[in-house]
Amino acid sequence: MNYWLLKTEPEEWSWQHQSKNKKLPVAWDGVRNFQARNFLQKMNVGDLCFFYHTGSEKQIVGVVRVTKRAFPDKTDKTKKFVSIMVQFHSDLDHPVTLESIKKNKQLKDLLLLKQSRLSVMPIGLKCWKIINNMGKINA
DNA sequence: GCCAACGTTGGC
DNA sequence: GCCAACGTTGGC
Repeated sequence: MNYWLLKTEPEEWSWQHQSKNKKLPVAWDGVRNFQARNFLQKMNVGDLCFFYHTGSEKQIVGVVRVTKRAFPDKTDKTKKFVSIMVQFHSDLDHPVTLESIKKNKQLKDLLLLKQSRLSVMPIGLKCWKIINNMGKINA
């Protein structure tokens, strides 16, 4: 089991959309970056992903679970990129902000901080647990 | 294969 | 709105 972080602009696709129907898997598509794509291809069914809002929010607001491995992205005419399917897993009653992640020295090596433009990234188990604690969840 | 020019993302 | 960081494109 591996852990990840998925970024989205809430204006495009928000946690409100994602968590509206908790039993409905939704395609995570539109990724147009090869590094991000390579991470998508490594995801397995059951892996968990933090759901991060960029833009004016800049915080982790939920957790989703991968329900389908990578398949061709229907929105990509070049056929180079892939999608996965994700489904609601849990809410964060206490969103974990980018600011608080930056303040935690144990999280200083997160790709979220090192590569701000990357939209799909792995999260090590240790960091996953730390952020779970910060969000007061146990995903 | 290099690199200049340009485009995009996302934090500030 | 700006700009740093990164990615892509195309001329050579």
